[in-house]
Amino acid sequence: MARRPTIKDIARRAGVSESAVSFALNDRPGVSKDTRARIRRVAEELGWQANSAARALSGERSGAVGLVLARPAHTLGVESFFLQLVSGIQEVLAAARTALLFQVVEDVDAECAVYRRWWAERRVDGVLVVDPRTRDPRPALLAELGLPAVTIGEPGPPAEHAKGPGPMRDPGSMSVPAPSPVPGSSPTALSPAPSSAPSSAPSPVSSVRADDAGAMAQVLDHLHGLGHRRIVHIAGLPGLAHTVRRMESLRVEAARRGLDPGHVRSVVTDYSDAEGAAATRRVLAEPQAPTALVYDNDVMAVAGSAVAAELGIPVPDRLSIVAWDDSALCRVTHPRLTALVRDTAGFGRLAAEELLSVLAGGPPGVRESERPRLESRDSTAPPPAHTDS
Amino acid sequence: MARRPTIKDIARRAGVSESAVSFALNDRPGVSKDTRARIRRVAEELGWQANSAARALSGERSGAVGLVLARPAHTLGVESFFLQLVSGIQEVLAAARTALLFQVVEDVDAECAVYRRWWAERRVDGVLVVDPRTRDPRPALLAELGLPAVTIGEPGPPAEHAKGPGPMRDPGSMSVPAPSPVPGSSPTALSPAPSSAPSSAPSPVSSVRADDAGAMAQVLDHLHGLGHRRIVHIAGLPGLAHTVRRMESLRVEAARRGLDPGHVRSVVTDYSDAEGAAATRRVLAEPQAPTALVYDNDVMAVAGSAVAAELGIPVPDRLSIVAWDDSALCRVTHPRLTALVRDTAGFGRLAAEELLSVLAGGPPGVRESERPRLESRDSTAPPPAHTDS
DNA sequence: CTAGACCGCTAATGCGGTTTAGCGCTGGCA
DNA sequence: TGCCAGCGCTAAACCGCATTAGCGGTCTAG
Repeated sequence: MARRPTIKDIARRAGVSESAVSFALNDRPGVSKDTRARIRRVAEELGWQANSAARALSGERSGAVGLVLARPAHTLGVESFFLQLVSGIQEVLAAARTALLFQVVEDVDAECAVYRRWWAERRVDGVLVVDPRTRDPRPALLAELGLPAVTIGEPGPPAEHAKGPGPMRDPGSMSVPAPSPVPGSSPTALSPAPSSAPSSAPSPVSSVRADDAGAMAQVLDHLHGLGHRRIVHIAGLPGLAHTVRRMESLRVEAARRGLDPGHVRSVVTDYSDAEGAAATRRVLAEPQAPTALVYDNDVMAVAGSAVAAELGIPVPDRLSIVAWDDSALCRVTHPRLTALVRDTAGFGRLAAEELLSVLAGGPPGVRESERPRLESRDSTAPPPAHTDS
Repeated sequence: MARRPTIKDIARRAGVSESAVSFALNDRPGVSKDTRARIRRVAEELGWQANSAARALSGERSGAVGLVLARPAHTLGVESFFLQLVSGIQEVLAAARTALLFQVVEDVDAECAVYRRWWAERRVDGVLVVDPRTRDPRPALLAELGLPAVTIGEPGPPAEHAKGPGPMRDPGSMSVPAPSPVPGSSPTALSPAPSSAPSSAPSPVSSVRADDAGAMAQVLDHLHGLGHRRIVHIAGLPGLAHTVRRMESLRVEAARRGLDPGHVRSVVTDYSDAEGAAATRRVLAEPQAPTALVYDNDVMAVAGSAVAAELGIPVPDRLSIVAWDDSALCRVTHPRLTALVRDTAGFGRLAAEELLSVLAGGPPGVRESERPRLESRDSTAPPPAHTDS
């Protein structure tokens, strides 16, 4: 069991002072070129790596960032989303020699407690915040603590999205959804009151946004183009910001196409296969059942597909199904599900880059992820002819 | 942005020295009862938490453990296994105020590099090692570094398992599979050469074991009891220790029941839905196709089920399917899949407890997880009558 | 020719804890 | 009465690194 070398060992072997070693290894001025080279070589020989605790103690940098996942245990199921996301995040962090602290907790309160603890213990330099919510207590807390953060998956631009370019920076904007009114959508019973944090001070929280509105428009283009006029969106948790945004977008897109708001609507679930199946059963039993279902995740889509099979409703002949988020799941079921494909790992990379940039002193900013792409497979087709619009 | 209080602040407010504060807050003797109480109260008021870097620097404890997941990006798919495992791990770690460093890398070499770095940087006090392999370089490395470790998912007792009790400790044994010969199984072309690390020195590596042999026996009990005589095991990665163990167990159990080794066998895959589907297609096209398939994970089982549907082979009437590891997946497909249910979170808890125990100075040990339970659903039934045994 | 800037380096200090040595005091015992 | 043990506490050293002040020497500008 080898003893770990310190700069003192290096200093001794190189015949210089410890400070010289520190300068040399941190690319600081104060040592000549060849002394630097010599010190470097010795450090290499000894296999020296900085003790992260010591560095954190003096340098005020822990070299780690945190990610908390607040999900009730039974909900963290089959989704591939998180591992993909984390995998993308790591790719960027590893290159910057930054560690990732990961924690799974039950709810947002516990999540906030973790942030407080990490902050007090100086464990992390910043955090990545997932699952932005309506009335989200986290940005305020993080701002109060002065803990740099990047929120991941903030809803993107409103429904009347510009058909503009993809990734861009917009350093001026805020992490909490700006109170820009969405045309044609008034606050409804479904969506909780908008966040009352219209502060305009430069927030330490930047974000990576997903173009949920654009994606929903795409889905509707597809289904409407096929002839569907009765569409139900089996949404996820109503407390999540992107759920609300998707529901809003559905309304806007339906209105734009003159569709009956009674026939194009959302129902909310908790993302679980159980609720996805139950919701499917419910809407399919209605007198004027929808001819197309849009599911907010892959698990529910598959569950819904199984319900249809069980009820003897052929997909896609009498029912079309779209899954929001692709995964192996969508490809292995029969029929293969039409799905909204996102580059989740890329999303993670973007978030990690933004966080590192903020940690390096850059201005907090907003990055847009690429627009998702609708991959048409075997679960969508024109609605049955005898169905009136 | 609040300043974080230090013990100096506490000392000042409580009118004592910093050392007294340290003693008081760490339950060390050297302070009177009421001084201790006073200090505690002040610390509480100030919301003090120890700076983890400072503590690590003097105490030689970082208060964090690591977990590396070595999976090529495309493989980390839909499995719920890891999030469940991590969730269980966290439950225990959080209670002990220990952080978890998590990293996803491409392969085992990168994993070893991460261990080396963590060790050199003193980032972690110990690590949890998943996916034990045949010829696994990791235990040796960790032993060399002196980094305490617990391997998760080491194969349990050999096929002639005692029907004994569940969890137990066996402090003497090793993390690498002991070279105990499995009766009736000779090294085959399929299984790589057994690990050549029969060292008997007390290793710093303890482990949590899964009773793969017992589980396989159960699966065979079920299928054989239903009348199946041609069974193919669609296994996972052949480099993983538990894959080898399952394949061995299958042979042993087949032999015990006098089944033809040509008709009861394993084929290996990479766990992906694609290879699972391909393997299914291949074995079902053979002249004497199997009447039952056992899949090493849920994703492949679902993929296989879809292939059967596509080929017009009704499940379970003409083909039975068993999934190793249950998840929402197995319950949402149609028909619902018979699956081997494991308490994955409990598995994680066990591992975390073992690691904490080792870190606290306890002897390295081996813990057995509960025997998995076979949950019989709609995908298994007697084989078609006209099939000869 | 000298004052000051700059170079290359060392000594010393601090980060926020833990830990050891040692101090003054009290109490029990010979 | 004197001595020592033990209690409750403080001072100081230390962990491994970063950083600042400062030193002797050379180079340049005035």
